[in-house]
Amino acid sequence: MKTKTGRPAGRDYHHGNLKNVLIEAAISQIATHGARALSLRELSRSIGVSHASTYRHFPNKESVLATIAEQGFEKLTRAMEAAARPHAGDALAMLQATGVAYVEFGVSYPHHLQVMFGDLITHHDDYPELVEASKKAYEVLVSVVREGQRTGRIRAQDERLVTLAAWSQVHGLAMLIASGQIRAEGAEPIEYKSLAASVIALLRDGLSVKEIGGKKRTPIRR
Amino acid sequence: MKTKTGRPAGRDYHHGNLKNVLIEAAISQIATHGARALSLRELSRSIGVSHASTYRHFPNKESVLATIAEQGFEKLTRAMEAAARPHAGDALAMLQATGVAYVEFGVSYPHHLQVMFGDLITHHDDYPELVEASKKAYEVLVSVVREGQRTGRIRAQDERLVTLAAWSQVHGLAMLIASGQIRAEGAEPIEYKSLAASVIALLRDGLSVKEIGGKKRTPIRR
DNA sequence: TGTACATCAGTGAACGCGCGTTCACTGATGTAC
DNA sequence: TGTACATCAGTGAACGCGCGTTCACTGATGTAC
Repeated sequence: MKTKTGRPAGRDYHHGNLKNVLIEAAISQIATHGARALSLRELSRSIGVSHASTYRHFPNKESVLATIAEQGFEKLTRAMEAAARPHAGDALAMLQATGVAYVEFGVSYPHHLQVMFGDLITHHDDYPELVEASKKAYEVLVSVVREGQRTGRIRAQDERLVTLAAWSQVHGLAMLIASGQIRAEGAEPIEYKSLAASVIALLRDGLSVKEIGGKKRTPIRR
Repeated sequence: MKTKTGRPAGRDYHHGNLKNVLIEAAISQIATHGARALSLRELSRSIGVSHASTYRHFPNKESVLATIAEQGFEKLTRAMEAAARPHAGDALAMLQATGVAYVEFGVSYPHHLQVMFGDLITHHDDYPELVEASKKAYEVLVSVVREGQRTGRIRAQDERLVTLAAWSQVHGLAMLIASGQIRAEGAEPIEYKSLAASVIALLRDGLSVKEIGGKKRTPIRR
C-alpha cells in the first residue's frame, strides 16, 4: 500500500508533517474537550501514532501549548486585519470592526482563548515566537488607534492608554462570553456580533451623558 | 495537652472548623501556586490532616473549588460596595470607584479570579450558592448603572447593555493584568489603581472626539 | 539504474509519579438518664 | 455528677488511573557513488 512517491494511507507524515498533524489534532481536541483536558498520550492516540513520537518535534507539553497559542494569536491578527480592511480611512469604523472580530474570535474559539491567555503556559519567555505573535495582535489595535488620533477622530490621549481601554473592553467581553457568564434570558440565542457592536459603540461614545454649556443633551439613542 | 473545653494545640477542628481551615488553606495555596496546582492531598498535608478527611466536608474536589469561587465573589461584592459607598449620590463616581475596586481585586488575587472565571468548575449548576454569589457581584454594577440612569448621568440605553459594557471593561483589564499581558516598559512598577481609573474614565467619556454643531471640540486632556 | 550507507522519524516498553476517591476503622465529642 | 451510649469527624491503607518523559530500538527515507 505504498510506493516510492506514495504514502501509506492516512499517514502522510514521516519527515516533516507529523508536527502539523499533531498541532491540528491538538487544536481540535482543545476545541472539543477544553485545554485542561489535553494530554499528549490521548493526542497521539487520536492520530494513531506512538505517544513517544511527540518528543521528536516538541521538547515537552508546554511547547505544544505554546505553538497552539502562537497560532491562535496569528489567527486573531488575521481576523482583525481582515475586519478592519474594508473600513480603511475611517478609524472609528475600523476600531469597531476590529473589536467585533476580536469578540467573534473568542466566541468561536473559547478554549483557544484559554490557551492564549490562561495560565497553562508558565514560561512565556521560553517562546519568543509566541510573544512576537501576541505583540502583533496588539499592534493591530495600536495602529488603528494611532490612525484615529492622527485623523482627529480619537481622543489624543496617551496612545497606549487608549489602546488598552479598547483592548480591555473587547477582551473582557470575549472572556465573559467564553466563560459562560453571559446567558440569554429568553429562548433565542444571543447575537454576539450585534451585542459586541453595541458594547463597543458604548466605549466609543462614552457611558456618561454629556453636559454642554451647562445644560444636558438629550440622551442619545441608537 | 487538652481539656474538656480546650483543644489540642494547632487542631482547632473536630466538629465544625476543619471545613473553614481547609478552605482557608486552599485559598492561600492557590494564591501562591495557582489554581491548577491545587491538590486535595497536598492541601491536607499542608494543614497536617489525613487526605481522606476532606471527604467529610466536600463530596469532591470541584465542590472545594466552587466554595473558593463563591467566597471570591462575596469578597469582590464587598470590595465594590465599600468602594461605592463614599460616593453615594454621584453615580458616575460610584461607577468609577466600583470599577477600580474590581480591577484591584483582580490584581490582588489573580488566581482567585482564575477560579471564579476559569474553566476549573464545569458544573456551575451544581452550586447554586456560587451562582447566587456571582449574581450579587453583578448586581452591584447593575444598581450603580440604574442609579446613574435614574439621575440622568448615564446614557438611557438598555440597562443590561450599559452594565455589560462596564463589566467587560473592568473584567478585561483585570484579566489582562492578571494574565501578565500588561507589563511595565520602564523600571518602575505599574500603578494599577491609576491605570484602572484612567481606562474607566475613557469608557465614561468615550474614545471618540465629539463633533458638536459640525465642528470639533478640542481633545480633552485629563 | 542500482547498491551501500547514513540519518533520523516513529516505536514499544518501562519508570516513577501524584492524584482523586473509597473503605472499614477508631477515637473524640455530645447527650440521655 | 457520673455513666452508658450514639454519633460522626478524622484515619491509614489501598485501588486504579493516566499522565509526562526517557530510552534503546528499527525501519523508512534520502543521498553519494
